[in-house]
Amino acid sequence: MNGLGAFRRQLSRAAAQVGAKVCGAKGEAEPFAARYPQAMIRNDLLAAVHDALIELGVAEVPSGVVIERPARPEHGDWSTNAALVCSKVVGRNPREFGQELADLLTANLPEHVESLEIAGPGFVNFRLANSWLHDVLTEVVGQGQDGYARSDQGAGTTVNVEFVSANPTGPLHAGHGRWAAYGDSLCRVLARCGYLPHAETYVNDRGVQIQLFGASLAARKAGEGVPADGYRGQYVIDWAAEMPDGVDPAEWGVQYALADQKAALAAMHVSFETWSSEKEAVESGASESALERLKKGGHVFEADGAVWLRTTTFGDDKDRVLIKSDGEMTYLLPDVGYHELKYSRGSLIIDVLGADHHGYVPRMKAALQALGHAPESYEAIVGQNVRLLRDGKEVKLSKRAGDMVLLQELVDDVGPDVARFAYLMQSIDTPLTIDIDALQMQSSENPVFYVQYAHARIHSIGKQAKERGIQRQSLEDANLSLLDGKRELQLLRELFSLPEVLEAACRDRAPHNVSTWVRELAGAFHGFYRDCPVLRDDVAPEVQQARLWLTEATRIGLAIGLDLLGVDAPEQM
RNA sequence: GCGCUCGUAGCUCAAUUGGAUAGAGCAUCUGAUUACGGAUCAGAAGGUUUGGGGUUCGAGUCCCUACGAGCGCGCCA
Repeated sequence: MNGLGAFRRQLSRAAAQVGAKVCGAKGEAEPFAARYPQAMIRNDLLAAVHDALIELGVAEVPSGVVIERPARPEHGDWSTNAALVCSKVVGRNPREFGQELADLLTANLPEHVESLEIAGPGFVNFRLANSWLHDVLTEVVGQGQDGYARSDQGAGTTVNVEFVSANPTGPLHAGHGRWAAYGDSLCRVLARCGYLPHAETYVNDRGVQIQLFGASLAARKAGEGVPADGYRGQYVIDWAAEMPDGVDPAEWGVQYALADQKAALAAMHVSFETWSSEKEAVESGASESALERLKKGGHVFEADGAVWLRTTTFGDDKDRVLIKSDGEMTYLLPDVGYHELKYSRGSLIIDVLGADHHGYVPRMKAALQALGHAPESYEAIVGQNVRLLRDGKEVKLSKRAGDMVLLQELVDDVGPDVARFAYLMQSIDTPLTIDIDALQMQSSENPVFYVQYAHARIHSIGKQAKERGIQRQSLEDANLSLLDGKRELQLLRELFSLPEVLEAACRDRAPHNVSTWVRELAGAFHGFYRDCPVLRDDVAPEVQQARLWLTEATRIGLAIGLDLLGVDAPEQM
């Protein structure tokens, strides 16, 4: 299915190029064809391969035929698996068939292609003239930091992204930082891809836990032990000492906790457009109206003195209680009402949750479907939890444990950039281990500095150039064909791939792709910097100009990547 | 017991969603600077992708199975 989609996309790009109307690809956004002329290379190649296959007797080209960038440079700039995919259809040995395909294509080389060959099990590899990469530079500089690698994939879809949503019964710990960094970066990625994200966090400021928290504060203020199942953390004692007389401990405590959480998030450079109060949502009647609609839909029943939602209709493994036999609502009902409210702030609802909440997803999904929402309008992203190491041993992240590590503490120690990069470096699907000592002690070799250093170096070149009276002349006058060194071309390849990386990061909700990319770009730049002097006296002025432009393009790429991660792009370290 | 998510170099993780010889960083070892910032670069070493089956031109990726890990399984939130 993916293969078919990809094929259609590629086809429609090819078709768009020759001005043809694409049928059967309804609703598929085509950002690259419109915005990234250099992506046309792929369209040309695909169209050429397609034609050649038909000429070779392939009646219907299978959907799996793609043009892709080989992992290894020796395999050329682009390659196609056409012979492998088609060999069965035509009943031929892939290698033989591939040879015919290669011969046919060689007889009529597509534009920009210098040579092509068959390799491995039957891949056809294309080698292109460097000029296609020089076009990338023009593209990056022309579109600029604002325009390059920006797509309209989201087509203005409003999307509500809820993340962090920690109970206001204590400070945020280092585990919450993962969701803060992830959610914030995801919003940036979505925004760059044409979505209109709305960052939101939910405050569970009512219910049993809040009462317990208030009781714990009151007890500590009175110098007593906390009630059974109360909050035992040291912070409760500290906070209680600041609590004035005559206030409602629960209310005061919630406000205190919220202020504390906001401060920690601000230190991480994370902010929300909406802090949504459960209490206010309930008072607004959202829960009742949701319940009414569920009843009307025939999804509600009573049993054992409680009110139930028949979530099993929509695939949950058991039905769920909405109102307990004591008349109190469970957590679910207000949350359903709250999600209903969120649809006014986004047509797509994304919840970023920790692994400990994954069991909750089917019932929410079911409830929203029962309310008539399309299943695909709700998306739960379940991330793996964070493991924290300090002094080589694991620190448990529990409000009750005394050795908890606060998010604020972590950010104070290593700064927001190091923290964010550490959180964003790996897939949300894998458990994240954060070694606090390593973050601090290796700070000079931390990957985030590696990337930031590249950006600072570029700025330094600019400063040097100014001091020496060297100015960048217009791009049209630059002879970019002089950029033909291994380092220079590698840098351009990296820049070329950003739109694809971004598209993948958006589609897969995986900002860590950007982290990986930005490190690669920085690596390519450091190599270039080492081997390709820009301002040195023995560099010919023409080369100097071309390299200055390459440097500028790299700066743009780094700035875009770091911005997507919410990490600062410093001019000096 | 059932369910979900996973298992990749000594460690932390990637892998263009099924592609070619599985790549980076850290740690280890060896080199590079009268140079635009050495917070850098080049090289070496490190692997039966947890084990076993299957699907096909082709599997780290998909299916089955065993083992191992984390997390869920409430009229808690």
